[in-house]
Formats: sequence, structure tokens, C-alpha cells
Amino acid sequence: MSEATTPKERTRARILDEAAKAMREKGADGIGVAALMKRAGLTHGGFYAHFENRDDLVAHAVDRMFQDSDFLLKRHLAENAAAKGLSELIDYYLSDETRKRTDGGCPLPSLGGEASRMPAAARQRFSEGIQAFRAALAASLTAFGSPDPESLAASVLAEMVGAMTLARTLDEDAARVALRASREQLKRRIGLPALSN
Amino acid sequence: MSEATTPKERTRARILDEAAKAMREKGADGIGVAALMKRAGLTHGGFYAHFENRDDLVAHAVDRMFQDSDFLLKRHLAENAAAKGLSELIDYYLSDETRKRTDGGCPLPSLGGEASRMPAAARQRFSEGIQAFRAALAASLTAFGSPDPESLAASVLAEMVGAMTLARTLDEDAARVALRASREQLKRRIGLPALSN
DNA sequence: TTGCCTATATGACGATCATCATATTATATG
DNA sequence: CATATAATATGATGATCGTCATATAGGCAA
Repeated sequence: MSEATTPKERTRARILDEAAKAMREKGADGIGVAALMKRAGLTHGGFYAHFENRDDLVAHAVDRMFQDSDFLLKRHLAENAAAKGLSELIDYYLSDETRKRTDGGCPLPSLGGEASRMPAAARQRFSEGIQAFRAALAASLTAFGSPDPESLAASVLAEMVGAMTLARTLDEDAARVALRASREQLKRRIGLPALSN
Repeated sequence: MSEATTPKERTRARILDEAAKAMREKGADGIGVAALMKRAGLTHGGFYAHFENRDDLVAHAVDRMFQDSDFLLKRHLAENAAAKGLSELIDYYLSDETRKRTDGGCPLPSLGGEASRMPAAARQRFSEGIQAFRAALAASLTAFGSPDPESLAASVLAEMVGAMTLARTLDEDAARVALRASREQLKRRIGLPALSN
């Protein structure tokens, strides 16, 4: 009943892991089947024993990315009082570390723009991931006592995603300025103390 | 001295026009040289009489996109009092019409995420385009009398880009809710009257 | 018309890609 | 050890792509 992971399942998980990393780094089309399998320590032929086709891989890889993202999200929001959780999440999501580490965490800054052009299944995962992120923020803002938390949550999420997207295309100095501005403004408008660096 | 446009220059402009539209719609890699030339009413061979290579095309196409974007930006911000201009810009940028028309206007929602993975020249155009957009917003916010207009401008730009990025991957109903939320929140935090639909 | 230069078209090359048929190796069972 | 089955590797196919060499057509000067 519990998940006895067969060798094949472990291989599949490894492929998805590498796909999720590579696609965040180089775009959804940035890595081919052969290169991906090589990164997973395999050759290209076995791919179709694990996935129907490339579109199927992309959809599951997006799933994998949002699992990473959810983990980080809950780690900040659920394990803390609302104010501390929100503040920590903003500082982490918009940190210079996150800007540089493009192969992990939330897929929205790197792949959000392409999501609408992805195969339907992958796009659907993005849609669900966005809604879940938004709902988690809304719950935290409700606990914090914000007025109109639903609207604010959508707005906060948009700024977080947009700020990291822009920061990743700016040069280092401009990026740091932009990230700091969004951290400041986000905390100010949520009503959090502005203790960040 | 003034620009006497030769036939060749007009052809080049047509190619860039089609490239700018197609790339916003389908991603920077979404259209090949042959398909692009066909859209411009030509065949693939003549391409290299106009551009060094495909990377060169991409860089100039990004330029073309920001020219469109600048046009719309200035149309709202420069021709109006600061409050009206900002309000109109927000309503237009985050309209349902903009969400659906993916082949025109600002390239940041559709291509911002890929910008950091583009050839250096194209990425540089993005960087400059972002800074110009931010500066225009800052000038307008200064005229409006906002405290800390530089920081606010960066934050507003991030939310605008992020909100449209997310809206384009959500389904229609969720997209409209998200766009309305960002329009509301943006006007509220800038201090604009909330007259929008 | 004749010849010249510019602008575009034809066609081909090598590389890369997703996909699949088939062979080979590893694992588990008797 | 022998045998069956699962898991991965090899190799090939057809499609698409950027790039370029070369051919053709169009406008202009004589």
C-alpha cells in the first residue's frame, strides 16, 4: 500500500528531476530528449518506457517544479505566524540567491511567459499551480488580518513573479535595486515591518 | 538627410514587423527563418541579405517590440496629466483586450522570462527596454507627487508585467479576476481614484 | 534594346530533433 | 545454474532547422 519504489520508478523520478532543473534553466524547449537522458545517466532510447512522448514529460516536469515550489512556500507560510511567514517568503522569493539559482524553486519567473504556449496538459498544471500559490497567500493574508485578502494575494503574487522575471534579465546591479524595491513595497503595502536587508 | 526608404529597407522593416509579431505570439524560437520569410511574402533565401544571422534578427525584433511598447506608453503617460496617464496606462496594460492580443505591444509578459536565455544582444535590448519603462513610470509618479517614486516605479512595473504574464496562462475567468485585482491594487497604492471597470 | 547591379528565389548541406524498432544487458525466479 | 522478464542501449528514420552557394528576375543607365 505504501509506495515501494521500484527501480524503474526511481529512474523516472531522476529523469523528471533533471528535466525540471534543465527546463527552468534553459526553457521548456531548451533541452532535448537525448541530452536530458544523458544528464540522468542514461541513453535516449529508454525514454519512451517512461513517458508517452515529450509533451507528457513536460507536463510532469512542471508538476515536479510546483512540488519544489510548494515545499518552499509551505516551509515559510505554514511554519510561522502569518506576519513572519509572509515576510520570510518575500525575502526568500525576491532574494539575490533566488535570482541566481535559476534551476530550482518556483517555475513562474522563468517559464510563466511560455506557459500559455505549452501543450495543454502542461499549461493546466501551471494554471493550478498559480491558483494554489495565490490561495496560500490569501490564507496567510487573511490570518494576518488584511482587508480584501483575495485581491491583495493576486496582486502580491503578480509582483513577486514579475519582479523576479525582470531581475533575471537585468544586469546584476540593476537587478538588486529592483528586487530591493519590490521587497520594500510589498512589505509596506501588506503592512509588515520593513526589517529586510 | 531625412530617411529615404529604399525598397530593401522596406522589406527589412516588413520582416522585422512579422518577426516581432510572431515571436511575441509563439516565443523567440517559435518561428523559423523560412516560416518568417513566408509571412513577409518572401522565400527563405533572401534572409541573409537583411540580417547577419538569426540572433541578429532576434535582437532587432526585440527593438521593434519595444518601439511599439514605447509608443503606447508615451501615448498614455505623456499626453495626459500624471494621474490620468497612469490610470489609463494601468487600465490599458492590464485590460482583457491586451491579454488576448498577444502579438502586439509590450514584449515583457510573453518574452520576459526567456530574455535571460536569449543571445547577448537581444538580452541587452530587454534590459534597456525595462529601464526605459521604469524611468517613464518614475517620472510620471514624481509628477503625481508620490513619495519614493523610484522604488514605487520598479514595484508597479513588476506587478504589471507579472499580472499579465499570469493572466495569459490562467483560464479566461480566473484571468479576468486576476487582472481586475491588480488594476485595483495598483491604483489604490499609487493613490489614484478607482474608477475602472 | 543591351548590359549592369540590386534584390529575391532555388536548392542543397549538415546538424539537431522526436520517435520507434530492435538488440542487449540486468534482475529475479525456478 | 538456467530461464524469463524487466530495463536500458543501439541504431535508424523522417522532419525541421539555420546557413550558404548559386541562379534568376527587376530596375536603371547607356
